[in-house]
Amino acid sequence: MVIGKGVEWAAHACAILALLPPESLLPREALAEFLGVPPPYLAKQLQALSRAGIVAAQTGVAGGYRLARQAEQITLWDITAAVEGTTPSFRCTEVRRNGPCGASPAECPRACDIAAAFHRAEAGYRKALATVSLSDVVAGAARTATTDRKQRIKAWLEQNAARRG
Amino acid sequence: MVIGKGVEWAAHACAILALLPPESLLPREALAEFLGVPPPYLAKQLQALSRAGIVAAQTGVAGGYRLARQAEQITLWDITAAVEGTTPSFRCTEVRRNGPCGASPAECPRACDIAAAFHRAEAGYRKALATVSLSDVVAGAARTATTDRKQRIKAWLEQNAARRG
DNA sequence: CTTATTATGGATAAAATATATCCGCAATAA
DNA sequence: TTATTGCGGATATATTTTATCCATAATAAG
Repeated sequence: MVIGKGVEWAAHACAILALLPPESLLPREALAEFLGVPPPYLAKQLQALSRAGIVAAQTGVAGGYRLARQAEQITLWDITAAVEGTTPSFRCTEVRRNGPCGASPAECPRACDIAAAFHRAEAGYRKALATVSLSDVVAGAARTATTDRKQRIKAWLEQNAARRG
Repeated sequence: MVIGKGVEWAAHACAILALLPPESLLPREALAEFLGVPPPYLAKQLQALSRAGIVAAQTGVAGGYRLARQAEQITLWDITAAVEGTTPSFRCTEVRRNGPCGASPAECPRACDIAAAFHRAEAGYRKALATVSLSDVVAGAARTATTDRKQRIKAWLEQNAARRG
């Protein structure tokens, strides 16, 4: 069971956007440089976040990305769902129906107990991610980072962010 | 995020082995036929289950597989871990360390809050699976299945199981 | 002891998915 | 009007999953 790297990148990208002063935008090139990830691939995740209404994009000269709503209102599950989709990780192929003793469709009104258990477990997983907001992440990072690093990040953001017209 | 089909197959295979009378063995060919899945690939999962000590294998003429311990003592997490491994689904690539404001190793003594949140969520996922035993699954299936189907399965097992020498 | 049967482990092939890149188009500010 | 920036689609590459095969070891039965 593997989560795509895009989720990690998207989460970190959102965490950076959360540091941005309001009314400011950060272009994807700058974002990719900051994160040290391949720009065109990050673009994919940003588009997904944009479609999901998590970030807002502005085209044009001084364009870029910003959070579409407050950091408190964005959870890690929102980001994961936007980038990875919401298809269940456990794919039930209805093994019950196969083979010499296969059950008829009528005998399978609901998911078997195996599939049900995996689905319950995944529901919990999603719920756990949904309890962590972007503001939690940012607060945690602020607590951990050295003053020096925070300063450097702030300076870099001021250098690379564009003001929204 | 996707779980391999092997987990589903392995779980159903174990559920069948749990129905087997004690001192009986079921060869993999029969198991694959019963489940309606490709025999050589199922063999892979059975080997993994065998290495993990979940099923016991016996080579030779009247050989085959049986559960290595009681169904109460085998959980869906045991099976998943045996087949898929225990590598965390969230792969932290330490994005913090990248780019113009990258943190030094010394500034990253522990996992960032994003990685930590995903790891917590996954720990819950595993725990949820660990609360479901094979005997729960078998009991659930027994409750759902028609008497006719249960009869057919019993007959088929008697037909295809070998007695252990 | 010989033979038939069955699991093991490694090598390999095919298919699917994740990762990465590119380009033409639309939108927008200056 | 022009330069910049995101959007969406098409495409290439790498990795993983899925599937198969074979030589070997183990074992029961004749």
